[in-house]
Amino acid sequence: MFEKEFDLLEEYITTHNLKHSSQRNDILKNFLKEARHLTVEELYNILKEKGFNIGIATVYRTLKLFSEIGISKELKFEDGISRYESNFGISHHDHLICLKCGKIIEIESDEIENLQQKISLEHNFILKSHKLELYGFCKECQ
Amino acid sequence: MFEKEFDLLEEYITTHNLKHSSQRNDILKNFLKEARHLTVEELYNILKEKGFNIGIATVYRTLKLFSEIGISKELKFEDGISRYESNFGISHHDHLICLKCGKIIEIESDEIENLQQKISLEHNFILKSHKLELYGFCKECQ
DNA sequence: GTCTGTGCAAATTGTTTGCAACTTA
DNA sequence: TAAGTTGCAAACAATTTGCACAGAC
Repeated sequence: MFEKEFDLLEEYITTHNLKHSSQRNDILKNFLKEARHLTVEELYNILKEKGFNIGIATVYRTLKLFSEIGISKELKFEDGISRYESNFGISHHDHLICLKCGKIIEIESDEIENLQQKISLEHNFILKSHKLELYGFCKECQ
Repeated sequence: MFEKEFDLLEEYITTHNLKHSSQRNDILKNFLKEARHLTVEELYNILKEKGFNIGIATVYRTLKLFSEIGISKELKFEDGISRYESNFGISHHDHLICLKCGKIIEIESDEIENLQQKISLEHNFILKSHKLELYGFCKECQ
């Protein structure tokens, strides 16, 4: 399970002359197993509950590393807190965010992607990435 | 100049039993005069340079107040720092953000607005607000 | 043995808050 | 004079960093 992600980590460690550590493995495994869009603190607490003795600074450093590798992706919504979602092998998508229960729904839309390209072109802008967030109330919270 | 905004402030002060203050007037005047998308610190420094002795806490409180009134609007891009743009009488728009020079270009697109509505509907989601940011390189920075 | 990784606590950054002094109505 | 407003410094919260020690190679 999650071989691809562990392979990516392995490769990055090798090519960058880093060293292995049990903490990075434990964080990776649990990060992938748990819900998407976790904050550092949430992941840190999950690890603590499971009996891992990993400092929160390590979780910060490690999620940043994973994002550099491409295993995870950092998201920042309106509250300004960093969330991480697993990223490898997952195509680009945007987010609907419920203002009441905080639920996050992932959406994909080629139409929107195309429109964004079109708008960028119109402004002589070379588009590198984008962020679309829709805030409102989900089915359950209306 | 900026009568509408001062009227709005006036009205809000009256209807909410607040009091006038020279600081709020000075902040409002300079906020409207200066470039869009200012951070609190930028506005604070502008005021200081001009000889106003206004604490940064007051600038924070005042821009928050202006946003409540609808005079300004708070924006948060990837860096997590709050920026404010003048909002009154200005229709909704999104932003292109240059990754090199930091320039911010405002865009408006009915097509995108419509698509967002459509997507929200498809997910039984009641859309309240949204945020679209395109990151890339502007004409000058390519 | 050398160099990287970790945990802890301290530092940092943007922002908010408590409070005494001040201003407005 | 009774309220809201301000400036300052302290408090906060999320995140980063310095450092001594532990662990990998």
